[in-house]
Amino acid sequence: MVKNNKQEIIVDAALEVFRDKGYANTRMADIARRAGVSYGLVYHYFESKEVLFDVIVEGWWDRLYQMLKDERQSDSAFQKKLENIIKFFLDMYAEKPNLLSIFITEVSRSSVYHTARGLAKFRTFFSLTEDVMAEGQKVGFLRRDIGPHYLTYIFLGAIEAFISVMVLGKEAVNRERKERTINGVIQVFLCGAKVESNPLPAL
Amino acid sequence: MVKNNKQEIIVDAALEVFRDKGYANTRMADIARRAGVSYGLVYHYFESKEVLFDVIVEGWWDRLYQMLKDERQSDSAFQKKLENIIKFFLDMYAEKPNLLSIFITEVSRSSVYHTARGLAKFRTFFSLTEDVMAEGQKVGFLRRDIGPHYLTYIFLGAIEAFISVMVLGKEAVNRERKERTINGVIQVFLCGAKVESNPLPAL
DNA sequence: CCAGACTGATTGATATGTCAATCTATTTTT
DNA sequence: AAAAATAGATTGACATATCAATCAGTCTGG
Repeated sequence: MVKNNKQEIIVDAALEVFRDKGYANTRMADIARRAGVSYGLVYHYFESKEVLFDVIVEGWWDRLYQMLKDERQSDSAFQKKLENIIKFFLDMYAEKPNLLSIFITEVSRSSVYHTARGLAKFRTFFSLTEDVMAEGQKVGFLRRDIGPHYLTYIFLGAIEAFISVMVLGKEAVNRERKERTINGVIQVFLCGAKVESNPLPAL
Repeated sequence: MVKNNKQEIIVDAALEVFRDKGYANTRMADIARRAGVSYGLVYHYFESKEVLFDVIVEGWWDRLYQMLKDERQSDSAFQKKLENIIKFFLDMYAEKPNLLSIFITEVSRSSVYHTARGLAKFRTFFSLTEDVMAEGQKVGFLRRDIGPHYLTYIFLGAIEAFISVMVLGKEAVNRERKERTINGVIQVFLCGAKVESNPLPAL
């Protein structure tokens, strides 16, 4: 199956340009030029700039949801699930850096994406993660004195911070860095950052 | 003597419009209308839309840096410093929700802000926080087997996640929620999310 | 021969930044 | 104290540029 399908070429070009210049500063002419096709052909396949962008983002959400659903119903050890979630982001960044970059810079918190539909996507994302956290509490692995959505925020926030640093610095992930990142997030999220002997006074 | 000059009125109006519509979708005409001044007056005080935006963002960075420098040199207990950093974000959100919203949606990760100068601002932000973390390790409060910038990412990532949820949901912070959020972040960041009896197998 | 792939010039809407003119307040001159 | 001069605030129409989207037409494989 040869991949000289112009439609795919246009999507790939759009991924690059959207990452380089951001949605607002991307010209349809830029995408056509980078794809090596005429201006009009982009509109032949995608009715508007917004639709083209949505096609890309929708693909991201699909993968993310699928991964979270898989982890939710899998019967791996709980800690393994958390590791897999982190791994997903790091692997995806290695494999499709443009896609992750767009998610971080144009979707994750950008006002551009704050429609009702955009918000719903986020709620699903958080809700699926919260299911996993709630399960961790249920099986007695995670502490119950902190609400599952709090755990979700902290866990996802930490992951996003790492990915953001990579995206903004256009850094690469090798095997060793991936291990160290997963280990760091897991260690701190599960065991905490303070030395164990150190007691925590009440707030 | 009420300080009611038009310049401030324009900045306040810009804060509102930038938050509501995002930088890209904000028209200078919108700002003028919301401020109740003529279109031209905005340009009388601010030479361009970008300059107006920068004035706002610069003010944010100034406050943030000041707070971090204060905490770095203060001699409070280490945990208190972390609490104060979280508190800063929550108080600022309560006091200037528009400013925090713009930071999250238009600055924090938005490609709009990814100039060399923008990146430098972030490096300073992270670096100041890292100083605090390194001190926590030095005084023996934080574990040393995880690099200080890792601790920084996780800590700031968690805070940003909480603020983002408030911003996107336009939620309010009352005293009780503030306490609970600080407690949640501190508890998990310092002591971890797993139940204490649960041993952590090696990765 | 025709359906769908493909082209790129053209259009039309939109928004930035300019500018000449007017108004208002303060200071200077007579 | 009135008049004149000056500086700065304020106005909104407009010139200009920028793009998204359209469209009339050409090419090509089956």
